[in-house]
Amino acid sequence: MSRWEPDARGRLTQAAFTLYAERGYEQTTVTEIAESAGVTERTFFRYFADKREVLFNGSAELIDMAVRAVESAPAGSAPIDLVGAAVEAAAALLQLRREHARARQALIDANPSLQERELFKMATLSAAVADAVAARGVPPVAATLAAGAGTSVFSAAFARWIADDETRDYPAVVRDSMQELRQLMAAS
Amino acid sequence: MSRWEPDARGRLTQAAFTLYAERGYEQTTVTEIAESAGVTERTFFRYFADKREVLFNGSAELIDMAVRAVESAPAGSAPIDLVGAAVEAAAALLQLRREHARARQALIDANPSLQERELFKMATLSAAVADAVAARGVPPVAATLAAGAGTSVFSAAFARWIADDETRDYPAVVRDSMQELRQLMAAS
DNA sequence: CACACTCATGTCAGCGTCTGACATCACTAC
DNA sequence: GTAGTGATGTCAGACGCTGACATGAGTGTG
Repeated sequence: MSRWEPDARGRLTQAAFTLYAERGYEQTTVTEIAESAGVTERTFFRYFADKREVLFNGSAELIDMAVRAVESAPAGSAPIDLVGAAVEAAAALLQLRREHARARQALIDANPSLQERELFKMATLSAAVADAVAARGVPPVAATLAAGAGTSVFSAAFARWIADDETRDYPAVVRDSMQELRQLMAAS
Repeated sequence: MSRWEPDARGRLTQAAFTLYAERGYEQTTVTEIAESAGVTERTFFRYFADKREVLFNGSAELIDMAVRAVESAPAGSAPIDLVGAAVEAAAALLQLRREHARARQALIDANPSLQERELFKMATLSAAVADAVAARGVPPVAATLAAGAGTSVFSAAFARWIADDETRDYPAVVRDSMQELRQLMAAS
């Protein structure tokens, strides 16, 4: 805490999004982002572990949301409902900034190395949800299976929600998709 | 097709596995791998897109296995059973070389960037299975949801199978895990 | 047999990511 | 004021990865 200009981290994030959108992720160098934010390349790497990470700032909050939803779910909830609450809460958070989410996703979809990072974040989310579910007394294996299925639904629903021309309710899409998967797994 | 020594690609793969195991993935440079295989660094990059890819040679065959299983499943199979057949076939393939799979997984577990690549391969598998399932008449959304859940189970089951001291039947672990998820999703 | 062709590989130069070590400079606390 | 703390700059360098071009063995064709 001290007294420079408006915070460097925010300026770097802003600069990165703008430049990535303008010329594409690969065509933008870290040095350019740093210059555009008025700092040096070295400073960029003090705020972000790597060039990709700047696009994944929100993931910690997303996980927090999901975990808290599990913790505050009604006593006696079934494991799958704990997971459902988690991913719906995460969906509600993303929904607050749909256009931002859409633009960001377009960048990710255009670059495999960004997709890898995104998948890693989703795996982290899944593991966090599994832990939270297990903390509520569900056996670890069951918690892992349920969390895996839930985050998988979360991702598929995200793609549908983002691709849709009209804005639908993302948590509702998640809920519907979860229900559809339930029916699929019950059949046969 | 021509006539050098035993193929360079194989020697590179072998050298990479050995060196990664000896000193760890990050502590090994591509140049060292190349030297150890009797070629230059440039040649390494002619066979593998990057330093990580050398650890993911088998993924194409794995996907082939899964897709073929979907294609050859009995007519009228439920979507979830198509997916089940796919991941059990993939499991059967990995089972042929359990110790290799275990050693390889130890490397991956020790390095986040390798985990990212693995997640990407799993996503590729999931998408391929979804396509194959959709090609059998299942609506795309349902195919995606089922494939996502199935590959998620496949991964969780893999971790259990690898962690276990005694060797169990991997396809059976997959089948059991799938069944357990079904029950979890039916509850409540 | 000479020639052209292909294809794996080597050589070389260079860009960009990321890191460690150390200096600087403002602001804070005592 | 003097020492400490924390954000930043500067510098040097390792390493991953790529494009361009050269080489040299093997293959075919006239």
